[in-house]
Amino acid sequence: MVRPLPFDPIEEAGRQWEAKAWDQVGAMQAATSIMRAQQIVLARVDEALRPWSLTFARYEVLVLLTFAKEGVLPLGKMGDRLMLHQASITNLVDRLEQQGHLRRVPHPTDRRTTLAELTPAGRATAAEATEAVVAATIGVAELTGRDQRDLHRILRKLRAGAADFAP
Amino acid sequence: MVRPLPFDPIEEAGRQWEAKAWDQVGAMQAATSIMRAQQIVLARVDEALRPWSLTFARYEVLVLLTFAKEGVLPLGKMGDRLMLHQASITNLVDRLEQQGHLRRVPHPTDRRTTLAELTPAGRATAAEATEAVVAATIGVAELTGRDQRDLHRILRKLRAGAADFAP
DNA sequence: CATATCTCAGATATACTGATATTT
DNA sequence: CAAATATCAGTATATCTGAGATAT
Repeated sequence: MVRPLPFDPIEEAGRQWEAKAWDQVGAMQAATSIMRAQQIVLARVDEALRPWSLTFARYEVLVLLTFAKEGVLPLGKMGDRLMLHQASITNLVDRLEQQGHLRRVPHPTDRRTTLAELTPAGRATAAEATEAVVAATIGVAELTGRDQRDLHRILRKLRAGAADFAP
Repeated sequence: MVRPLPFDPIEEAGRQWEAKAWDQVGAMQAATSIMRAQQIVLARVDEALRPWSLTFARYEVLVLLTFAKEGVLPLGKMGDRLMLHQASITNLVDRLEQQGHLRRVPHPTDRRTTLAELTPAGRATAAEATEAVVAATIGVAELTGRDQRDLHRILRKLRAGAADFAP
């Protein structure tokens, strides 16, 4: 974000798409807004996570474990939840294990399954990092509570349309 | 998106963050909604672009050129516009040049600058690909015109807060 | 035997840092 | 000489495909 643009690139794109029907322009502007907002939020969050040598992808895995009973989850479940391929989860868990944030433990009954278990260090890191992420997130999004709720509601609709979760 | 989750992961996260103040929860939910929506939209768009061996990143460069007078832009301007590092633009332009969608031409007066110029093939590809992207985008976002406008408006506020463009 | 789970090797893509060459 | 521009080498990361090992 070295140099802010002298114009809003999404308004500009809307003008360029003038030839198209309105619902097409609206959908493209909505999609582009999401992509660009994500780029901004991701950059800020990754920066906020740097003191812990975490990326957003790894932070998500960590947070997921803090949500779980006993801080334990099967790798496959985490993949489903984060919409990631098995191999991607293996990779992320490898790195978090190297960093000491979790360890792999065998599933007690299903020996195909590997569990990731949060370590005390991992739990502490997740808590600290979350404070930093919250601060970064609030800083970026100068949105009213109303805006946040509307955003959440609209994107929830979008996610529901894409079968992100059961209705 | 092999298996839809049996619950909304963002509502779930909101419950887990219960201990936090409301504005913190709202900001985190808003940010997480953006990240997850982007993941969904990106997957659909990348799939829609596969017939042309394009990724979203390269498609964006191409579209930017179609917006430009004569289909010509300096590499640096494209980096600013897409919030990308110089080296990233060099890489993307390399690939698009290999694919025959654009060519590098020297700047007429400033010999430091390289211009990317859309080829006729590149312009045709951009037009075709855009139809596919529009279709994919409208399909994902089952949003009313009102929703699209609200989304755009709210994310515009977020981008403005992050100095995405001059006020 | 079919399915599920994870891992690994290999490939591709994105995007950065830091250094360099050229030009203004 | 300072600033701007693009490139290159090297690195980190993420992500997938496809093959496999093991277990249910």
